[in-house]
Amino acid sequence: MAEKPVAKKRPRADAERNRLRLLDAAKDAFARDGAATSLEEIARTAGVGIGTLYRHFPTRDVLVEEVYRQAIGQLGEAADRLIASEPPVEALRQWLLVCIDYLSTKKLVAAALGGNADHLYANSGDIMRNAIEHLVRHAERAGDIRAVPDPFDLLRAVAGIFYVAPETDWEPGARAMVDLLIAGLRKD
Amino acid sequence: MAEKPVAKKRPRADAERNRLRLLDAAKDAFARDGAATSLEEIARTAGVGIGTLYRHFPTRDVLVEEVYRQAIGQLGEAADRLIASEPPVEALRQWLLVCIDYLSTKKLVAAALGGNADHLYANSGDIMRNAIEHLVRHAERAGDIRAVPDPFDLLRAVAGIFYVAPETDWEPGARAMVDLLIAGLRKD
DNA sequence: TCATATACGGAGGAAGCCTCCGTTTTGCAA
DNA sequence: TTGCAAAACGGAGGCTTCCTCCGTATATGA
Repeated sequence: MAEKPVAKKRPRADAERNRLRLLDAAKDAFARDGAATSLEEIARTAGVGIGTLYRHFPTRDVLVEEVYRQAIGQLGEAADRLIASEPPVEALRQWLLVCIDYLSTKKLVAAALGGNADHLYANSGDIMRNAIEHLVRHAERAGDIRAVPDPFDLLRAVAGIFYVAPETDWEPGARAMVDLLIAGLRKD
Repeated sequence: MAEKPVAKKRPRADAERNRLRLLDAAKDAFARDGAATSLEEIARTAGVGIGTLYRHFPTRDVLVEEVYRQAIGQLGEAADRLIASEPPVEALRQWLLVCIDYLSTKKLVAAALGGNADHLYANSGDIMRNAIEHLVRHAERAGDIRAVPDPFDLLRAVAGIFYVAPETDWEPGARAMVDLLIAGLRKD
């Protein structure tokens, strides 16, 4: 009980194969249509039955989460890199811009921001939350910006510009918003 | 041709009655569940057939638009009132806070912000757009804030905080965001 | 090789969307 | 008042998606 039998069992080869196929198909579909794509369509594209999809990913959210874990991970790494290489406020600014890029190419980092995450997104959401938290606290400690009650809201505001109207040409507005937020954060 | 025959025709009594019933049911449903409620449910609540609903409101968007026209109108009036009674920047700040109240009670001013408005939301969207445009330009003219490329984005950011995660306790964050934005806008 | 735990996959019920069209109602005109 | 056409009603039905359940197929290790 102290040590669970790690790697309890290798999954069957077909299971692993189908899992990867599904993730692959899902990645494309989400990037194309956002998180609302038809799951049956994804299963069809992957060449497996809908039942198989649901066994591997019991809910839409689980699938989304899985697909974006990687991208979200990259965002987390970007935060570390920027903190190491840039002045604190600049690091924060650039990181938000990177997030905008991810939003536009992957469509749905936003999903990881959803707070209905009773249980899901625990992972991705935490990564994002930690990243922005780090960046903001770092800049606070440097004395460059005023205190921010909940740094996560910065992200929500930027993502929100996309989220409210994804069809429009939202990116310029989002970038302008980053500058505006940074301006508001700087100590006078 | 100069003057169209105004009030071309009084609608039939039953048509008018059902229309009102539908709007009433829709208002409740939207406030409860946001804009994604089932239209069949609304028709059922209103005690009319689904066909009747669709005749009166050919698309979901038309129905949403109609339901929120009144609320949006009030937001427009609030803008005028605040411009008249408050210093420019304060008017802007307070108006954004009023929008937050509306978001929380009516759920979906956000729908009026959607830019996919190829044709719809023309009305409500314009009202919101005009209101924030006025408020911002007014403050700009007074020399209190820096130039804002697209004032509408302010609204999108605030609404976005709600929109990204409506289930959470988003209001404090949204209010904080308003202050942050105002701080960013003020001239140093 | 063979037994069985594991995985597959699709049929099917529930729900929603929207259209179409036969039936009913209304209100104007005679 | 009565008749009747225009207007409105409303739900069946075709389509899509969601998700579950369970009979069938197969990988794996003894």
